[in-house]
Amino acid sequence: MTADTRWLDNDEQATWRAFLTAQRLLFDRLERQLQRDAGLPHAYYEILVRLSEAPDRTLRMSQLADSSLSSRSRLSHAVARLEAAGWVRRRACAEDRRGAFAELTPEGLAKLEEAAPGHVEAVRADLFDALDRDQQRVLREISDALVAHLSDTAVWPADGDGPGTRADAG
Amino acid sequence: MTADTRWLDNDEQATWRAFLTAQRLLFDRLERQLQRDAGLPHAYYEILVRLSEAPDRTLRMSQLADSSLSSRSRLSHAVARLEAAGWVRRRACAEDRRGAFAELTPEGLAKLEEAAPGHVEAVRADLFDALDRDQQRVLREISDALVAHLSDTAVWPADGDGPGTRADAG
DNA sequence: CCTGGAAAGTTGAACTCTCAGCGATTGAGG
DNA sequence: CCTCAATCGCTGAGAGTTCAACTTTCCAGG
Repeated sequence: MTADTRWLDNDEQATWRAFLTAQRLLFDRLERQLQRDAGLPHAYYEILVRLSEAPDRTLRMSQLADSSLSSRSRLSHAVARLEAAGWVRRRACAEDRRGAFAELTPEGLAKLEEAAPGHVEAVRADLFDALDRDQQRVLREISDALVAHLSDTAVWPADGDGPGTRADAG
Repeated sequence: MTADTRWLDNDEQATWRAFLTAQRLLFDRLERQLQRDAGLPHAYYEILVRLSEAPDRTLRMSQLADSSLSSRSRLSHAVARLEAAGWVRRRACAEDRRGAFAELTPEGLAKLEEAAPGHVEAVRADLFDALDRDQQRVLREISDALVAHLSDTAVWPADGDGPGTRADAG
């Protein structure tokens, strides 16, 4: 990187540590809630969500990896699990025979609809209930700025199995 | 939980997804940078930091677990690794013979000083460079509010091996 | 047509984390 | 002094992620 480190001043350090702590407390809780009440890691929950929102509840593995901010490898393992559980099914891809589709099964949709209320309630209770309207607005601005910034400055270490660069926030 | 789910409206959903995406892009990068350049997961890096800031570079395992927002179990495994690498040493505790101290070795301090510049540079480049002064200020306010909120509403699932409740942001 | 590089997806090993359970020690109450 | 619950820290098994390597397929260039 650079020769001289641009260290954090006291204010920045305090901000960074507060953010780090908040982020960890929040996501640890959400992860725990989902695991406890639905037996599902958040990453798997997100895969089900993305599939449920896709046309025909079907996506190419690559698109699914990109939209769920997951590496291809991670997704392969995850879909293997979800398929074993009967919540996702793999289908061959005719146009590109390297490819594969992942499709949400009815059982998968049911699982998602069972898990969603508890998760959403947790997000509201743990995040939104702590912030006023103004803070919520700025949180979104900050997040959008960060996503734009991090999508621009892409520096995946050389090779090609990192998370995709498509920053789908919709 | 409650009978009827308090679903997220469109604004809230957009905020939540933007935050989720930003958070993942950011921490994935930092994790990757640290792993690539120092061969260290961020959790381990944080353990070294906390120890380096403690009197005599020594902390009780419990305090170390609390201050690094780690479960006792996780910390045990982590310290075992760090000890094998020669960066941390365990010491017996005379006053409470159940207890144990973890002490940062000179090699551990050297490792930390070697890893710190790259990590700090990444935090600056990936986070602070994307935000103006106002956004940084509000990010801290939001984080403080969240930490306070999540420390109040403590709901660790029954038993006693969850992360500690001490929300050390200093 | 043939070749070589790129892309899609999978696999297995190594690693970290979680969870449940354990042994040892402490401290409060009888 | 004795009992018993709580605390401290550790351990092994199971699960998810990462990383590197691999196979198969596509496609651009000669």
